[in-house]
Amino acid sequence: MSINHAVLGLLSIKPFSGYDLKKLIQDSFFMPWSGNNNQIYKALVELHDEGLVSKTVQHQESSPSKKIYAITAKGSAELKKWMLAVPDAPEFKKIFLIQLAWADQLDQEEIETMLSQYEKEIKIQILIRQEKKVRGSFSPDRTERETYLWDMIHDNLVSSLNYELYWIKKLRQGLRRFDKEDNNHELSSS
Amino acid sequence: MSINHAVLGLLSIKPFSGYDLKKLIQDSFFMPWSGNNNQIYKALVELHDEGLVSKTVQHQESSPSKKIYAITAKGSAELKKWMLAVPDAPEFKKIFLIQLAWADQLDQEEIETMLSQYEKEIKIQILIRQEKKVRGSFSPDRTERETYLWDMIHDNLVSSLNYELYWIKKLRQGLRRFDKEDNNHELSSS
DNA sequence: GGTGTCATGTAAACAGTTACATGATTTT
DNA sequence: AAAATCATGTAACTGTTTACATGACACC
Repeated sequence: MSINHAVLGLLSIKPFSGYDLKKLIQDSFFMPWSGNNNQIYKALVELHDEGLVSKTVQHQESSPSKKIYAITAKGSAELKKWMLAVPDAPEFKKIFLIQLAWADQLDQEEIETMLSQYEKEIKIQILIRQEKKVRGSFSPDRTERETYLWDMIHDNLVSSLNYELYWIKKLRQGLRRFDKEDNNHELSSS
Repeated sequence: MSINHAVLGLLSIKPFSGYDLKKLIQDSFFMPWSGNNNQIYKALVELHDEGLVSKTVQHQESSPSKKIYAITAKGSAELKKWMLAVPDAPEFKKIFLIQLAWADQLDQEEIETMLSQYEKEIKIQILIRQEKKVRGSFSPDRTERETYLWDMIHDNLVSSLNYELYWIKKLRQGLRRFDKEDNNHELSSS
């Protein structure tokens, strides 16, 4: 249930409403959730029940009333405990690799089509991350170290995608030797 | 619902029972599912309903009867169609990055502890992949190209993990400049 | 007058995991 | 005698997404 901890982490910066958190998660470049209502409001109820956050209702005329959540001392302790706990290994869900696993049933041009499409998809993802990095800078007064950590988090995700592009290139090159037209001459002469 | 297509892909090699498929998916180094009963048996029912696989019941004395599934012509066509469809972008779920995002609240030694634990976790994952690559070679008569593709799939996943190790090293190095003991002298003299 | 933002919440569906259940045979 | 393997299947739960629902205000 790491989304609860992610919400707790956001609230450790400053108090937010559910609606704020929803947008923060949607615009975040490193949180893997869509940030839909169901998750956020449920997480807040749970965190409140556990006493990890406090709730203040802000009535406003000509607008629905806001519920502002703030982290409690107990919440801060829980967040720290979670950070120091044994981390999960990263999870890669690369459905493309499964498509590729049976691709020997295809001819060279068809595989090339697959690779091109995958490449295009990756490039879109890189642009999205980069765009989100600009928009999703919600922590204003940062220490130098915090800025460095966030830059490295961004670097991690973009580099992972860039590695994917490099890997496609390598795969393309390696596949050339299976072309019907014998390209070995070309390869050895270059 | 890509697990259905993954099952279809496995059946494109040769016919299997549900139990066989379950173990193949569990031992696979590139399929991201646990391969539990619920998923496999449900997938097979669905594939059968759609006419993508055929079912043959094999009665055996002194053992429960087996249901052997084989891919149909319709199934082969569907598999090919799926392979040529627009691929999904890879999904990275790196909860560690979220833990790290709030780590400015910790001191240097505590962050170092986090990194060490993450490093350890990654190394375990690499060993698991490597181990699974040896066990999970279920396709016996391979073409040269298929062998190459599978090697590259394995390379992709292991390299992704190795990149994570490299990134940790880079992060550690970059964090040194925030140590209280001024290590800059050391850095500039080396 | 339609679309977008603010602000909350619920319902239904899909995806995925763990655990339960049975029963025979084989291995330790 | 206990544990693992073969072989099927179901139940309960967690996690996640999409869509529905309301209502006021602002912008084009």
